[in-house]
Amino acid sequence: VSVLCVATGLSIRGSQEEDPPDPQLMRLDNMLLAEGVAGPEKGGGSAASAAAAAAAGGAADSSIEHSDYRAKLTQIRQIYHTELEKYEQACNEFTTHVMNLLREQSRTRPISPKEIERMVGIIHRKFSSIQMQLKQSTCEAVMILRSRFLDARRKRRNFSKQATEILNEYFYSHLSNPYPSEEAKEELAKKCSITVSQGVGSTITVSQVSNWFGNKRIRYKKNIGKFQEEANLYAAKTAVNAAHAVAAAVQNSQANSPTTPNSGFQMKDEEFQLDSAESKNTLLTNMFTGGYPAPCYQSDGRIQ
DNA sequence: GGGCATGATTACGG
DNA sequence: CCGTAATCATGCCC
Repeated sequence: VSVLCVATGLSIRGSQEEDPPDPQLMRLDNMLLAEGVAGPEKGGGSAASAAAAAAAGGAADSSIEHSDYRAKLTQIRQIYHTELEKYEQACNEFTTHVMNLLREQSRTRPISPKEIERMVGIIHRKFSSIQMQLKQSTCEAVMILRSRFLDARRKRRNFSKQATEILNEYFYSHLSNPYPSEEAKEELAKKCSITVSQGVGSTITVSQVSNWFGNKRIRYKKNIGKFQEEANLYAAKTAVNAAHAVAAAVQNSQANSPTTPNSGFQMKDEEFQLDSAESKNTLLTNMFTGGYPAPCYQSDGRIQ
């Protein structure tokens, strides 16, 4: 009986503290702890993963795919824990099994406590090496997850259709001055995130909006022709929106003549002549006089 | 797999 | 810091 006690006693600490605290194992343990895989359940886990996310990249703005990341992380953690438990249990069972065998043998030959201890030691070493493997592969999984989801270094996911719709709508309705203010960017970011929220949970940040507009401006400017169709589409769309919004105000639309020239958009510090409201109005009058939406674009993308 | 679209990053200028 | 321009790396469609 006392032998069993020794066995279980060893099994409890056998896994964690080999007398020389293996540096490799320590490293793995630390990492698992830091990533929130090992350690306390839900609460601590999310906090730890949040910390990990913050450490991984640009603090607040790497909350981009947080929920996704977290889901996968908890999955990993669950697997890790059940496996760990399984090993623990198997180790105990195996130990008692060996103990029983030894006890049986002790009837036919003398067995020293030393030998028993040695046996137990072997078993535990074996199992802890298996555990180590588990920890190693768990670490690997976490690393892969990390690099896949929130490593700062580029990992690109296209915005949702709706998000690009919203951004394009803004871009083309402010074509003459497509430089959203900070507040406007915030609003756009919010709008994009909201309309996307039921999907994969991707959220769009202000800096992403800035990136988007940066890319859009340069690419639009570089090849206006390529974007003509798109421009028409969104101009028409905003015109329709405007039509609904300001239908009552049509009466004084006679004020502006449809001859205002305007070239694409001007580079930054220049004044913009054609305000979005104005452009909407001309489009509006076009709609009402000419019938179908499409405003007139010239070959270089000018509006009227 | 090639090729284009696209989001992110980098280098540089105000 | 905000912008542009170039570039990178990935997504996506053929």
